[in-house]
Amino acid sequence: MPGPARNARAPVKITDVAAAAGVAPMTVSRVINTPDRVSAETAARVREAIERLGYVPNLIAGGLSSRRSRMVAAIVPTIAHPMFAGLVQTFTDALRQAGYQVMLSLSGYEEPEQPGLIRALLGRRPDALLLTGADHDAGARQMLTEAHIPIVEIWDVSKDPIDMLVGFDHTQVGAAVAAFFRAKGHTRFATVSANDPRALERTEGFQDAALRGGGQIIASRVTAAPSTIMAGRSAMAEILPMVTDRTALFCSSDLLAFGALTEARLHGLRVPDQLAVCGFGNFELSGAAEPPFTTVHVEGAETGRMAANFLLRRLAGEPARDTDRVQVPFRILERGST
Amino acid sequence: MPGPARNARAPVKITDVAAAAGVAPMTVSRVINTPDRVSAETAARVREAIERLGYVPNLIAGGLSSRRSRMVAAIVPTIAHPMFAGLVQTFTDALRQAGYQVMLSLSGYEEPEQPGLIRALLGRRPDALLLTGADHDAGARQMLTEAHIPIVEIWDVSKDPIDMLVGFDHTQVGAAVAAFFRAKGHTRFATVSANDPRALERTEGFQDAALRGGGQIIASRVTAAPSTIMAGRSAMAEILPMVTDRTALFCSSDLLAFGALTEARLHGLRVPDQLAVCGFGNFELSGAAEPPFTTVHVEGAETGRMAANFLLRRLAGEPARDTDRVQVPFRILERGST
DNA sequence: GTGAAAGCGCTAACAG
DNA sequence: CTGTTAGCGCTTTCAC
Repeated sequence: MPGPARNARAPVKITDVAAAAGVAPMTVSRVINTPDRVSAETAARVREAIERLGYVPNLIAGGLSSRRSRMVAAIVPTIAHPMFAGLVQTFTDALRQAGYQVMLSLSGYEEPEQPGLIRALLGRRPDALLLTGADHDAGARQMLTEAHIPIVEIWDVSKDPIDMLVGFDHTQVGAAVAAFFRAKGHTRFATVSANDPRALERTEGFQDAALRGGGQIIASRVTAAPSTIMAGRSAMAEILPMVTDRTALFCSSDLLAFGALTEARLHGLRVPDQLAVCGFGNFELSGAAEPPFTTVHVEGAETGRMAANFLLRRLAGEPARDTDRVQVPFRILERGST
Repeated sequence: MPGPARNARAPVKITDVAAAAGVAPMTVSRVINTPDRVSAETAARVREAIERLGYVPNLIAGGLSSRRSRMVAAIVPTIAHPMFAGLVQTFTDALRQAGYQVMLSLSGYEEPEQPGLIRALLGRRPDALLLTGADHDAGARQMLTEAHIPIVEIWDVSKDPIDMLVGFDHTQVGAAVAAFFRAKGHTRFATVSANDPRALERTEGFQDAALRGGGQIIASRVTAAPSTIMAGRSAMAEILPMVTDRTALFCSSDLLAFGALTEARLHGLRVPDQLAVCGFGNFELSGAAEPPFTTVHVEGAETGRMAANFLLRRLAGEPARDTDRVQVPFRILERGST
């Protein structure tokens, strides 16, 4: 009994389902996309056919026709950084719940391969875009604006955002940490920073504020991005000879801070008497290590959620508004290291 | 001077470029995809027009027509885990270099929302797929095989892989750690494991081997996935009273191990004399903490690279072969905690 | 080396 | 509530 050619290599398409259910292709489309506009019986019959044939709608074709890809592209430097990992998680979750798929791209810290990357992403016609704070060159910026899609930039408060923004001022973070140290009577400061634009901004903000307050910078080290514990240890080892008196150290990441603390203790430095240390990021490590150390907390997860909501609001048709540019608050969590 | 309508909201398409360059659309397509088949002069003229108009080819349309999306979908449980973060990085890099974009999906550890997720991904017609070890139900498995695309499963050696495989046997890892401890004369064992399938497999492998070797399990704790340092500390705090004699602890992750060690030292336990600890993952923390602790190293980055190469080979037209299923080696890195 | 015709599989828009 | 028509923007295929 031959029966109908099962397992035909040709994938089943909407016309196959329509034929099987005895309806027009458009009706199948409606059952999938706007079930309310189809009678219950018809819908049931169509669904049965979809199930039986194992139909998986071709979203590529649908997207071309409807001019909506139901896809959002996101560019972040890395996901090795807990902050970005968390941010991407919440961003992705929020969008998936709304029926959007996220196309993630990792740009790295090194070469700003933005132009090619942005081009490749835009070619897939995402309905919206998330960018991690970066100074886009003129060409990239033009492509971005001509795409006519909602764009949210995160992580940094750009002077001149393309569209929406969820970030904070890294210089201010550094300044706040300097003020925190000064309030504790510190006058000798040191920094260890990863060599990435935002980390350097925080470090400069710290140094400027420290100097303006009459303090002195006794040492500063810049390590390769992304940050590692080992880099923190090495930097601390180099700085050690300069720590001849009570010193306050700001690290651009909790990983560096943990490394610095580890190395400092190994050499018998008393924390926080001789060396006070503040990190950045509030990674789990900063609170779970023994003893816990002081750090700057920034709402990474919340940033992802807000960015997603901004995009979704626009995708739902709402117009741009003033409140589309927000500062994410940060705060210093004081723990045993200061 | 009005000039041609600049900034027209309609995005520029291939016909616009063709008209501007005085050629047929097909020629523009060739300049982009198969430049060798176009004369140098024509190509130059077309490229100038592309540049001037800011043309970004619509890959959705191209994909529909060519039936190749130049996109690879990947499903991993999380990227908060350094192993997966690294794996995703190398996988993504390798594919991007070959001109493929990776569409990443995070499935989480909790509810296996596989069916819906797989359906959504397959709807975008990826050219290939990466799956993180999971037992797919019959429906998912059918969709997967009927997609007729290369699939690589990672992280776990499935009994019955769908197609290609790059993983290792988690039970064997646990057994190897037990053997390692036994060789050091241990007879009392304990475990702390995250509640995820693979972690539990490693833990069971450890316990079985330990018992078979005549040892005894004095305590075992299961914590929520994903692992955290704090969970390791809490679990250790619970286990402490049972550590009345020389004990060997296996943690399903370095995060748990670090937490356990931190807590144990805080309570004055001597490591490794009273308590020996082995983690899993070789996160930077295990080697950079002071003192460093013993762990199991698995080549995460290499797994991502191999998975990518497997897929690329198939995408290049090569047939399936025996060597498409490989075991990733693992090894125990002995450090101060054992 | 270049062009013309014919779709890819779906949905918007309009009828009925 | 359901169907018909006409594309979406590209590439395949076949001519020239």
